[in-house]
Amino acid sequence: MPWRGGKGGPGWEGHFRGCGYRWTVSREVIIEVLSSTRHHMSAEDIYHAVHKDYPAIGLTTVYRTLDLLVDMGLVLKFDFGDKRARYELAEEFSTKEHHHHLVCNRCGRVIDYTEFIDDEVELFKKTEKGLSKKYGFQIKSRMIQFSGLCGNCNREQK
Amino acid sequence: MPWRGGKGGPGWEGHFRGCGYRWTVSREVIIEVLSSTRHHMSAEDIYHAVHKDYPAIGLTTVYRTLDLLVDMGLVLKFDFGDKRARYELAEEFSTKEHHHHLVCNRCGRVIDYTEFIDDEVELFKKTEKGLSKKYGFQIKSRMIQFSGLCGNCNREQK
DNA sequence: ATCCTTATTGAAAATGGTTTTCATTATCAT
DNA sequence: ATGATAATGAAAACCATTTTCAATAAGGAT
Repeated sequence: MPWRGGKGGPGWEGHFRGCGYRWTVSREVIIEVLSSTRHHMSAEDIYHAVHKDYPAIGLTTVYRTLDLLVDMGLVLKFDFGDKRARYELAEEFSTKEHHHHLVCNRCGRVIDYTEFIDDEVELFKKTEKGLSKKYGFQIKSRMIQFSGLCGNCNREQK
Repeated sequence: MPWRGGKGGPGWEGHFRGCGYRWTVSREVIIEVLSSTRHHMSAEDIYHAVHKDYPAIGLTTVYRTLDLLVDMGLVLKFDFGDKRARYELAEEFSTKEHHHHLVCNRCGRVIDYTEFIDDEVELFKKTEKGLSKKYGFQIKSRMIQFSGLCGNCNREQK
């Protein structure tokens, strides 16, 4: 079943209402920004993007909306080691390819990789089933992250 | 080759010297604390543990030492969603079993799981080789993290 | 449509883990 | 021992994120 991001349908709005939250312009706009980028964004990135067309929407609202989205499992929150969190639509709600992150600890570069994903998806499925059974956990999100030195930084490091 | 944590040998001290750093009492003590716990600790946890026997060692030094250890790949830094980072010896330098983390977004509980590790180790090895070849990355650490709701929080959530 | 309850919001202030600064001390090659 | 300089502690600064609080907007009931 394809994901319907549009208004009115069982999409984003339905998720909010289903959890007892109201559907507001701010929320719609913030989701619109997240939907239309191919990059992980910080709260401030999102705030700036939103601000162009909706200057009345404040940074606080961006943070609050992101918190809700993360809680509902619609958005993933990442920590790449600089001090600001990055956000991405969860795979099920995104048009972006399934991927994980490769982070350079020196320069901060982040590569989205999509290789070797098939085996990984299968492993996740199996692990997830086992873990939720054993620990009674309801798993909402999963992440793999490699870090080290990217090509450039590796070379400079005499 | 087993890891020699002891003084003098090619262990911790050797790592520091090899990177051009000095070997100090603070560093030795902080590593001692990390080595003797089975839990991921925050900088402040470590500070308190260290403080009992070495009240002269300050929190700043703990942070600085942890940064070095993370940079050298000897320690892993985790973000479990509360706002403080947690630290653990990297697997190669720890007596603790290979494991990953299962984080409850509601109550913050973290479960270390060791199931399904064999397939995962193999997948990591393969992925890592492919990625470092394709992107020129030197990978220093790898993490998998699941999050969602633990058994208790799941139940309370009517 | 109009009320009314209450969730949502923006601006400003507060928070608090982590970093910086800087003067002092410890390490270690010579 | 000596000197160069890396490491350290205390206090101050930093800054992403949260909290506060009064004003506004959503949406069910009327």
